Parts: sequence; structure tokens; C-alpha cells
Amino acid sequence: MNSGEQVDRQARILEAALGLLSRHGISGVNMRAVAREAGVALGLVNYYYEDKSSLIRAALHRIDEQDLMLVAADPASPPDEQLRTALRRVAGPELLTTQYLSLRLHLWALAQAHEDFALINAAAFERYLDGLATLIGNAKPELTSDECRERAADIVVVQNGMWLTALLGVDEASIRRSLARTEQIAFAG
Amino acid sequence: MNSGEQVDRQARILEAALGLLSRHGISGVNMRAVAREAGVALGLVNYYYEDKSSLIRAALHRIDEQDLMLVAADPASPPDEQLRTALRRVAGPELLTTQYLSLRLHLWALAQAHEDFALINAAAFERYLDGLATLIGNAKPELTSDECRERAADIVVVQNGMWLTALLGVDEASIRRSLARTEQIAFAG
DNA sequence: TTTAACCTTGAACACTTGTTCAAGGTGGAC
DNA sequence: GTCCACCTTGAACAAGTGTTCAAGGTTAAA
Repeated sequence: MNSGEQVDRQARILEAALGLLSRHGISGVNMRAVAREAGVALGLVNYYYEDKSSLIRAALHRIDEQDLMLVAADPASPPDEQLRTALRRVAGPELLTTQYLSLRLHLWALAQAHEDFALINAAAFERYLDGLATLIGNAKPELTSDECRERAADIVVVQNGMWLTALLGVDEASIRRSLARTEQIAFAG
Repeated sequence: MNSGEQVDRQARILEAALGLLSRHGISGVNMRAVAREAGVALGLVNYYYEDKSSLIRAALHRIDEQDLMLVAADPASPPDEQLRTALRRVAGPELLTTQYLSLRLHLWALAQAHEDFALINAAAFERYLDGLATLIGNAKPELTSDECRERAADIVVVQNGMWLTALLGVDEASIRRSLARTEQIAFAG
């Protein structure tokens, strides 16, 4: 019996992998480093994750779920506020951290290099786009669904730019103006 | 004496490294693979590039120079056309290739993981921003230099978004609309 | 207490990696 | 030719890699 923190070793291993990926990139994620970071023995990593690539796949899914929650519908508030909240979340302090952004970047890079990761990523991206388009449709019922998807796609371009540029260290003011630009696109007309 | 192609082995080695980086990511760039791709012996890679990290640094500089040329001033055409051309170049077919975009992405990821690469990248980014601000200043002399830099920063956010989103496979129409958005920002007022 | 399913360990394996280096090749100056 | 600086090779080494596995620990039900 261990202290409370000690319990779910599988989760700790995944967490360790995410931390290493965000700090040192894919070359920094090796089974021994993951084990060390998680405070478990080498063998245990392979016990919970058959492969190194299983481990990375799990990390990918974890991030993708997190992304999807950004555009989750929240029945408690009116549609236009839901949309505005979703748009502002991407520039919020909990998301605009180096840890998260760096993780996203490394996972994108991974997806470029390995086809199976690319498929997971593309599917998650599609679902994000759908979620955003739905929010727009709810907030502006007069738009056709094609128009909604069009706006969602335009917004995603700016959002991706915001994420990337935040990593490169551009001033916050420029991020804020870009955020306003996404709202402008969403609520136009 | 060899055929013409055979001559500059150092350049071929750098080219090989860039090709591997863009196709397989940093894990795919190892000295043996670079040698094979370049058609030279293993030892020669270490002869021209002391280190693996020297090789990658060279690749970084190579891409950064290419980026900087995008906003190079061209005295032959009027200022507003220079600006428009520069903005359109980033969505041009020679730049919006998977090869180039993938390379950029992997280099950004690298810069996240290693501080020395990050410094090179940040410096190049700064110069790109300066170049773009200068073009804007030439095209719209009524703007203060701070206003120019502000617009340049906003444009870069959208451009980064275009690059990234192009990699993820979003439709061309959305890229074109984003391009129009950069021109709108540049020439506003 | 015995049993059985699960969890956890680290040594061991085969393989890949970056780097070094002695050996030899090449081309032009003298 | 002789020299010399330069280029080119691949074997060899030490360190690091993913993966396997026999051994033992832990838990809770019977």
C-alpha cells in the first residue's frame, strides 16, 4: 500500500511521456527516461504499453481529447456565449502555456513523420472543425452548414497561427488582436 | 574526376539531411542515413560537419535564409506591389509544398527542444518580422514604425496559421481567404 | 493459509547510434 | 616524377536504444 499519489502507475507513465515530449521532443522520449520520470521500473512501461509507439499513440489521443473539449457544447449557456467562450478558451492562460503548445507542436511534427499518427491527428482535427462549425451554426442559425464550416476553417487558420506564434514569443497584444479577429469571423454579418 | 552532379559533396550532404528531416523528422536524421541518402561514406559526413548538431544547425540556417528572401526588398517594383508580392509568395506553389512546410514544422519542434536552436530560430523570426514591417512602411509611409510592426505581427500570425493548416490538409479555399486577410491587414486604412 | 491473478522489478539481449581514426585516394604545384 | 594538402573510405568503439523475460511481490477471495 502506497501513498495516494502512488496509485495509478499507468497514468503516471503517460504523464511522464507527455512531459518529456513537451520538454525534449520525441528524441527525449525513450523508455528508460519515461520510467525514470514516472518513478517506476523500466519493465513496467512495456507492461502497460506494449510498444513505444503504443505509448505515443496514447499521448496523441490524450491531447486530441483535450482539444475536442475546447469546442464541447455547454447546454447551460446561450449559443452565442458558448461560441464566444470556446473562441476565447484557445487564448486562455490554461491553454496558452509553453507545456501545452510545445506538446501540440511535437505531436504535429510526429504526425508528419509517421502515417499512422497522421491519421489519428487528421481525424481529431476533423472533429474539432465539426465541433466549431456546430457552435457557429447554433449561434447564427441563419447560416447554411457550408457557411459555418467555411467560417470554422477560417477561424482554425488564425487559431493555429496564434498557437504557433505564441510559442515563438510574439507579444501578447498581437495574440489578443488575433483573438478578436476570430470573433469577428465567427459573428460577421 | 566525376560527373558534374558529383562535385559538391558537402552541399549534397546538407540536402540529404534536409530531405530526411522533412520526410522522417529528427529521428530519421542519423549520420548513416544522411550518408546513404547523399551517396557518400559515413566518415565524410563527420568530415564536413563536425557534429550532428552542426549539421542540424546548418539546416536551420539554410531554411531561415530561404524564409528571409520572402520579404526581401525588390527595388525594381513600386512599394505596394513589393508588399503584395511578398504576401502572396507565402501561399505560392513553390512554398506551400509538403516538403517545405514539413521542414519548417520539424525545425520549430527542434527549436522547442534545444535552446541553441531556439536562439537561431528566434533571431531569424525577428529578421523576418523586420523585413515585413519595412515593406509595409514603404508601401504605406503614413504609418508610424510601431504601427508597421504591429501589422507585421498580425500578418505573421495568419501566415503561420496558413502554413500549419496547409500541412493538416485544410482546403485551398480557406488558405486563399486567409491570404486575402493578410492583404487586408497590410493595406488597411 | 493456500491459491491465482495481477503488478513490479532490473538484468540481459540484439541492435542502432554518434564519433574516431588509420588507411588510402586525388589533384595540382614544384 | 615528388611532394603536399586535401578528400574519402569503412571498420571499430563506446554509449544508448527498444524489447524480453524469469523472478519475485502484492492483493483479495476461498
